[in-house]
Amino acid sequence: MDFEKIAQIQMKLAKRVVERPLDISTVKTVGGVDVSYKGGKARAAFVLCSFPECRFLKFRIVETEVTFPYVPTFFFLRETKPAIMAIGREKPGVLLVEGHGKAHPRGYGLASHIGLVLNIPTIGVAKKLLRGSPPGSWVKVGKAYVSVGHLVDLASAVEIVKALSPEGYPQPLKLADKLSKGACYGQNNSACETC
DNA sequence: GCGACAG
DNA sequence: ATCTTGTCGC
Repeated sequence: MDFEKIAQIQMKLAKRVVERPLDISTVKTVGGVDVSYKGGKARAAFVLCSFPECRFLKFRIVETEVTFPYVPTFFFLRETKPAIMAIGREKPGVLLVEGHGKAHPRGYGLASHIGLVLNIPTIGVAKKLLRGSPPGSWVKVGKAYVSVGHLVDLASAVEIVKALSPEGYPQPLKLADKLSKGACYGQNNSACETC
């Protein structure tokens, strides 16, 4: 795999990322996507919730063959496909992605890529900072490092994540994480009642 | 070669 | 992320 080449592509695509305010009052739904691994299989979970109430609306789980190893700063190569398959044709007002957006050495992480590919507002949310992230490209909200994915600006992203993090981490991602790891999601599962 | 950084 | 018990630290 030619990482040099891919790095150049990331830098090129980063220029296409649109950073602008997102009018929160127009956001009616928020999505969250996360991926877990088990025995060579990637299991992606997408959840859709109302905004700002954060009521659980629906979810989708998909399993795919792992096609790429985890390589820091090239994370999007590994999770883009399973994540997009789980999202399906859903068009949330804004999508939270488990991984960085502009808080990336080349300003182009998984969150930015998914936003660009689907042409929807995305926000990068991660638990750890990536070495080499541009100063000022992120803001810590609770335990999460928030950055611009696509079609939002940092202030809007922070406002949205704050509204969804009563426990230090955005609820939609907590739920997507549980579901991707195989949590029971039967009809009376409390985890699905609300985000 | 070592270091080590989203998940 | 995932493998996994108890243990050190704030």
